[in-house]
Amino acid sequence: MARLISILDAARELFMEAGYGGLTMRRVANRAGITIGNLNYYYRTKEDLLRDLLEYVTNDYLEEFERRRQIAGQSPEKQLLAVLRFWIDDLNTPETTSFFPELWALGNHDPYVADLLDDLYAKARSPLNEFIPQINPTLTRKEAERMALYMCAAMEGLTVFVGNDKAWASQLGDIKQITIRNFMAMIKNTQGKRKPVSRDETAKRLS
Amino acid sequence: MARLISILDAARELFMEAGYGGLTMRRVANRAGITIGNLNYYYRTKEDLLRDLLEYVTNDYLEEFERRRQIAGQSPEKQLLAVLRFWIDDLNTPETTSFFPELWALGNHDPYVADLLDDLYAKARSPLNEFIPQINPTLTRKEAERMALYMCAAMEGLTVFVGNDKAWASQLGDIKQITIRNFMAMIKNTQGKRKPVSRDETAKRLS
DNA sequence: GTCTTAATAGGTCAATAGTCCTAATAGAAA
DNA sequence: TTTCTATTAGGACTATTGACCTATTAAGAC
Repeated sequence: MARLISILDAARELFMEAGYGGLTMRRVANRAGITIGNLNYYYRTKEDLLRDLLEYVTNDYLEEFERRRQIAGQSPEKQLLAVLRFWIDDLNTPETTSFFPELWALGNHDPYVADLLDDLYAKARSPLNEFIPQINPTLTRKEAERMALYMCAAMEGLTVFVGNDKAWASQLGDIKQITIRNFMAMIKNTQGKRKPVSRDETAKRLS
Repeated sequence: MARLISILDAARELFMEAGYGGLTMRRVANRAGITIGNLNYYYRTKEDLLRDLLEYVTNDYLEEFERRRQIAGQSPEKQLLAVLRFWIDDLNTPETTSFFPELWALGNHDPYVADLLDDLYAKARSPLNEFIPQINPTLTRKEAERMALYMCAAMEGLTVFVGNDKAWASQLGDIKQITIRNFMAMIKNTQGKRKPVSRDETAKRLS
């Protein structure tokens, strides 16, 4: 088990540093301090290794997102703000900056990676789907989901410009501010199409 | 010359289909209908080919952007809307969807590609930098540039979600609508810090 | 008509890749 | 102790890659 972790850590580092093209079995083995033969014992093919690696890394993200979400007790707006701030701050980490573009590229040619990404983002978006309609109850479920999708995409797009060591990284703070301000204005100022639920209908549903 | 084009077209196709990892000299030669030896005559190294390929493709984009920008005579707002609509619609083309994520990934490990991207985006953003302050004159140059950067990043981020054949591609229309609506609201509703230029100062500057 | 040069084919080379195989070791189980 | 299984090393094999090299052709210049 400890060996598996050391292999996956080595693979993660290499993947971040040099991308999928730079990830070779030999280099992974070398960095993990084992021989190719031994690495082959744990992962018979490179694909096996890659899949384990991706789950390993994405699980880290999901756990962190889950942890952040649990900061409960506050208003939906404050909770949403906390999630957004964490999300955007995270764009500036070296891991996120180098890992995700690589995943997007892989996902274009590997359906397995594409599915993995869909899954990851669906889970990451779920707090948004939850809080947005609470903040603006006139929004239908669909409208809120569309907003969440837009917000998610917009934030991810920032990676390419204000991610770690990127050309505009120094402006991350300002960009973060206008992004969040913009999101909140959109949520609050959009007149949704949800019909207010009358007392009668509520009674019917409960019966 | 015609040969060069056929080589670059073959390379472009391969790069789109299989990414940088799938781009080999042999496959390019094969698809272009020539031998490796001959390809080697035109491009001594793979790197030479890649750089020419990237310029070839990005030039296409810039030319199209330039063409769109020239649709003048209208109000700044209408011109901006035209640019944004074109930009977002373009996200749905197979070329853009598969090409750009690959470039972002490459840019993380290759400074040449990183610079190329910075350049490309700077030029693509320039219409935004121009029109935004015209629509809202209270914005300083810096404020407008930040907005433009945010808008550019947000739109590019959409690629991963509503790009061609992506999971949410069917929602591109709706997402486009809320994106543009959101951008325009942000531009108009933001109170900038630019000091209004008095008539005296205007006179001074003109002298 | 000869010369020069661009274009093309075809083959070779060393390096590197992923995968596979076998033998040695170690430690737990019987 | 013996046996069995998990682990590790060390290599071997084959395919592919980028790169180089040489010979041949074709077309235009002089």
